[in-house]
Amino acid sequence: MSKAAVTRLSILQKAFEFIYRKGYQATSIDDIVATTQVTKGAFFYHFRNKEEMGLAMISEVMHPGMIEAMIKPLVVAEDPATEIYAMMKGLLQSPMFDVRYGCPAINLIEEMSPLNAQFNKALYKLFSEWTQAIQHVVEQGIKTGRFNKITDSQQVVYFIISGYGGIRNMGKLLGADAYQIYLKELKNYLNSLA
Amino acid sequence: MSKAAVTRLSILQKAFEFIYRKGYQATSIDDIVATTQVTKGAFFYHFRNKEEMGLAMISEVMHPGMIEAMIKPLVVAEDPATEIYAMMKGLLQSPMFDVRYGCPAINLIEEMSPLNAQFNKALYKLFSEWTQAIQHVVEQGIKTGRFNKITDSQQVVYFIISGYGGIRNMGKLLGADAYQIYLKELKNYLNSLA
DNA sequence: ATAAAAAAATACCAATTAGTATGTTTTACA
DNA sequence: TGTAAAACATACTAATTGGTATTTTTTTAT
Repeated sequence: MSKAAVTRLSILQKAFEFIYRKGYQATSIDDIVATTQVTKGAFFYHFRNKEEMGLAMISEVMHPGMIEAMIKPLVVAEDPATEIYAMMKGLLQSPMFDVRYGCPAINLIEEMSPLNAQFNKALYKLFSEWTQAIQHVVEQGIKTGRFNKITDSQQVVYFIISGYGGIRNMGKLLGADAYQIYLKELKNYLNSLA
Repeated sequence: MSKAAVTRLSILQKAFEFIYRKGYQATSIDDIVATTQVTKGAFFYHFRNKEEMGLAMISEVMHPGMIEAMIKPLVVAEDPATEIYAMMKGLLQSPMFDVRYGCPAINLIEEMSPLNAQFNKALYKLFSEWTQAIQHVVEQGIKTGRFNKITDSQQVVYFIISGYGGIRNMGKLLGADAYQIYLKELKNYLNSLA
């Protein structure tokens, strides 16, 4: 990787850290510059403006991270309920995220998707990939007869994902115990689909 | 109501509108002042600083609104599943909120609870009231035998609330149809508890 | 080794931001 | 009716903000 590419990636990674904790709007270019070995000139050499940097952060940092933490763990296995539960448990217990700050993707959807069409589009793309991955597992479960009570896979998928987004927020107020309590009921719910 | 109280309330109501749409951090005092008949001097007469105004907005505007929309509709009735479902449906279909901007309380928990201990505390208080109101209904359902499959009411309450918070976020990307799909599965879930 | 392009560094700009100091107007009370 | 306090209005401040213009350094290619 060239030195310029290293510079660009370090900007994006530091931007990710700030945006994850304090939000995109409250993260300044000076914040990023002050905590890297980068200058403003270099920043604006790589990115036309702050918005372009934000979109690059979504596609170049958040997206690969999501693939790794939220999609790859979903393989079509014998028992889809166990599959989905394990993915959620792994996500919620991952040391990559801090209970106080929740989930970076969920945070950014909340903050920016109403305010910026490009952000909305980029986050929709991310979100759809995760939705489709879960839907694939759910539909395999229906096919194999393991989920014999499901009549509409999309409802189940939305229900599962909405629970995840919400419990991340609740964790900010209630702490990680809320995750454990949620996971117990998620398990009950998934088992009720069989 | 005195003229000064009217001034104070108009600041808080306009602040609520801005914070609901663009977030607390991105809402400036000048935003509020420019869209009311208030001056900066008046603003700082009523509030020591921006933070104090934000906390007042939570307790004096958000809190009564939440009582009205999220707690009052929950009365202990014959069928708690129908009760909770009707409250959620009413909330999600309320014209008070815009699908693009989600739920003001959920938004503010996401944005500010990690960043400011006073906000965290105020939002925790709001959140606890709603949690307790739902828990009351769920526990009545257990007592009357309507919810005979529930072994832990807190799990169910957290599961329901997390779903709400998450679907509000999903609505920002997917639109109001996502709410309908979610509500269908919520009904299935509530019925599975009986 | 050299020259050109890429990649950065520096200095600066105008607008915005939360907040302050001081003055004026309105309200309340005797 | 007059006075004092409350409630506002105005002007200003220092710091921050996204971004620009220009210069310098580094890298790459010949």
